[in-house]
Order: sequence, then C-alpha cells, then structure tokens
Amino acid sequence: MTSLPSGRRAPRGSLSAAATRRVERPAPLRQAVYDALLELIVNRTLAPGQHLVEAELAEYLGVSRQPVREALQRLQTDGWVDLRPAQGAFVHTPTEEEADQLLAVRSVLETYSAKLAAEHATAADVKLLRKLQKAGEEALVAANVERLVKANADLHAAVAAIGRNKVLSEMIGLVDRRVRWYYTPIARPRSRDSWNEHAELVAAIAEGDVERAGEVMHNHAEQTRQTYHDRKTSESSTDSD
Amino acid sequence: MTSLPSGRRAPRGSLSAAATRRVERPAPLRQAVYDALLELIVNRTLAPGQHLVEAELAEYLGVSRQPVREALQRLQTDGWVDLRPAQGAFVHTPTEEEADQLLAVRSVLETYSAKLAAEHATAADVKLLRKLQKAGEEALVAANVERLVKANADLHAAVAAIGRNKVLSEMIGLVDRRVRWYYTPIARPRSRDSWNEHAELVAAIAEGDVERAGEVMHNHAEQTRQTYHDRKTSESSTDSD
DNA sequence: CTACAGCTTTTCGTATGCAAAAAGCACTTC
DNA sequence: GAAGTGCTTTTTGCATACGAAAAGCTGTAG
Repeated sequence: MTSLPSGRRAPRGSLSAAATRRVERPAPLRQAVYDALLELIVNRTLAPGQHLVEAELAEYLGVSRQPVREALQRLQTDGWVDLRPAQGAFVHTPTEEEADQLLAVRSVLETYSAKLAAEHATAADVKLLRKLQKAGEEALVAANVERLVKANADLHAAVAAIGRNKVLSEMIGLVDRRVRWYYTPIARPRSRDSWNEHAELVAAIAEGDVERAGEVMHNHAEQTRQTYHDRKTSESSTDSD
Repeated sequence: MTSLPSGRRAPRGSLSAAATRRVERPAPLRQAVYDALLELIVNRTLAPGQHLVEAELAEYLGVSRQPVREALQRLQTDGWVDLRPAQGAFVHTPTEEEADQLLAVRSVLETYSAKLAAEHATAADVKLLRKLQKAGEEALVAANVERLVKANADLHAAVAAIGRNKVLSEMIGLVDRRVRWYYTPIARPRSRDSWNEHAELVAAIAEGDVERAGEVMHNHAEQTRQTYHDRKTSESSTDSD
C-alpha cells in the first residue's frame, strides 16, 4: 500500500479525479521562458529601457528564437515590455504617472475584493488568513524583506481567492505584480503599519463586516499610494543602503 | 496561397496626406490576424468550444501558421480562447458564473471611471459626451442595434478616457468587449432605460458631481447585471424574434 | 567643420521543416 | 459483444532559413 503513494494504479474500478491532474506536464517551453524573463526583469537584471534582442535571449536561455518571441509578446500584453513595431522589445520604463494609475486601479479592485471576501469567508478561509497574517508578522520580526514581500502577496491573493471571483483575482494578480515591481524598493519602511492594517482587515473579514472590510482595504491601498508619492519628495534625502 | 488582398498598397501620389505623423504602418501581420480572429469569434462565426486548428486558420487567412500562433496566444491572454497545453486552441465558452464575475468587475471599474471623469472633465469633454449621447439616442430611435452597440461602447470609452487613467481605460476596454460579447444578444430590450441613465451620467459629469456620477454609473452597471440574470429565467418563455 | 547621401550591418517579421505528443481508429482477445 | 492494446493520423511545439526594414556608419561635398 505504501509502495505506490501517488503512482498510476488503475487495475480496475474507480479512478480518482485527482489522478488526471497528476499526469506529467510536457513542460511548455514558452512558459518557462516567460517566467525566466519576468524574473530577470523584476530583479532588475534587465534594466528598464533596455533593448532585448531575441537572438541574444535565445542563446542565453539555450533555446531558439521562437519561444522567446512568444514569451516577449505575452510580456507585452502584461505590461512588462514594450514591443515596438519593427524595432524589437524594450523593457518597460515605468513612469510616475503610470505607477500612480496602477496604484489607483489596484485600490479600487482590492477594495471590492475585500468586500467580497467579507461576504463569502468561511471559517476555513479565516483560519488561512490568520495563518498568513502570522507568517507575515514573523517575517516582520525577522526583518526578512523577501519573505515579507511574499507574505504580503500571499495574503492579498488569499483575500482575492476568498471573494470567489476568478476574473477579479486574475486582474488583481496582474496589477499587484507590477505594483510590487515599482514599490518593492520602498516597501520596507511601511511594513509595520501595513501589517497592522492587515490584521484589521482580517478581523473585519472574520466578522463578515463588508463595509468595514472595504473601508480598511481602501485605506490600506491609499496609504501605500501615499507612501509612494512621499518617496518622490524624499528620495534624494534618505539614502540608507 | 489564395487570392487574398494583402493590404500593401503602392506608394503613390503626394506625401502630405498620411505623412502628418505616422508615415504608414509596417502592417504587423499578427495584429491583423488577431483582429480577424476576434471578429470571427465575436460574431459567432467561430462557435464557443470549437477547436481552432492553426493550419486551417492559416490557410483561410492566407498566411503562415506563425502569425496565427502569435495571435492565438494573445487571444488567450485576453480571455477569448483557451490554449490547452499540447492540444491546441479552443474558443472560450463563457459560463454564467464567469459572465456575472465580469459584470461585477466591470461595475467596479466603470464606477471609478465615472468618478474620475466627473473630476477631470473639461468643457470640450462634456461636449464630446453630449455628442455621443445624441448619436446613441438617434440610433435608439432608428432601432439600429449595431449602431446602438457601437454608440454605447463609444460613450463608455469616452468616459474612461476623460478620467485620464490609461491603465484603467485599457482594462475597461478589455472587460467591456467581453461583456458585450455575452450581453449583445439581450442589449436591445434595455436600450431605452440604458440611454436615460447615460443622460443622467453625462449630466453628473458635466456638473463635476463626483459622488453622483459614481452612483449613477454603479446603478447603470448593476441594472445591466440584473438584466443579464433576468434573461436566464425568461429565456425559455419570451421568444419574440 | 558640418550636413547629407548611400551603403553596410543588424534585427525583426514571416515562412517552412521536422520531431514529439495526443487523439482517433482498427484490430485482437476474452 | 465489449474492452483493451497497438498503430496510424493529425496537430502542436520548437528550430531553422530567408527576406525586408530600420538603424548606424562612412565617405564625400559644401
């Protein structure tokens, strides 16, 4: 019994539905390329404005131009690169204006997401949120920026998932990743306040208080937005590593 | 290769007309393919669930498989087709649940869009809105469904543009097109009410009444959503052409 | 010394070719 | 007669090849 934990056992009888998902994937190469390039962009290896030559990327990643092309086009539709008509791909350069617009849209979407979460949250959902909240506060204590960023993303994603609106979740995912790209460099100073607000949000969702959850999330997002603007004025003064 | 007009016209005559700002488009073929396929999907030539074979589409459109591939992938990211790993592209089948989720998201985005519009609208903007409103009501009188749908799209797009948030406009564009795809068959019966609400919206924006504009747009979107649900219950009873 | 013109080089856009995986079908077997 | 198995066909996924357009450079003329 223990010798076949998840193997394919179908002598006769019922085949579990989970088995269909356990089948190995053929590993879509363009997806791997997409992930690789996105990682390179997010961690600034590929600088904004940089010209991305298909052949170079292909050689660097050890694949042909085709998967690279397809990945670049998807990166364009997701707003990570600009694909100029007959000139190639350039890493998107985020402007202050665009960042603010993204933060504004994120605020609206997240607020609605929080309301939905408060409306639909089950006991299990709340338990998950508390767990994520705890993970975030631990990362806060440990002053681990990477874990902090991930915990933040996980919590927001969980809230979106609880709302039971897949379209909304997908959109929030896209917007959040870009926002985080702009915002990561300054995420640290606001961490403490941010996680206090998260706690308040979780509490509101747990109580099923729709209006309060929306309000808390709105304030949370607007605070983030405000912090981003403040950075602009103080970016020349504060310079700690 | 069939006799398909490839759209490349001979450069002749004066250079003053088109040379104003954009010389001429280098004709990105994948974009043309994208538009063509999207049109075929929207007008139901390609039915939901249908398997799209790259080679067939390529021959039908008179191009190779490459641009078709790229167009299909972009269609996937925009939610029009489902691209199964090693199986090909299938026209996306909209479920009731997904349609409702899209309508919900649209409601949120459009409401915010209306608020922004009321905040930023200039005299020229209001003039444009009134012009679009008039075009819509004329189409309403003429009972021209096609013009009506276009007028509706134009008005909403104009409101979004006035808000001066490009990220938001782009998102609304995506969502609206898909919503319209689901909603078009039942757009007619609600037209009159819809345009009355539009008039109210334009008035609120003209006055710069942010809260009222948001409220009107919210009600407008929710009415649409409600109508969509009502259709489900009455789709078997009412059947007038 | 500067500006324009023509050429060269680079890079994208498209087409074609080939291998692998999945689906469909027919055959065999119980 | 039904189910399982192996093969064939179809279709995707990736790689490569070729043509075209744009950018950069060099040389020349003013």
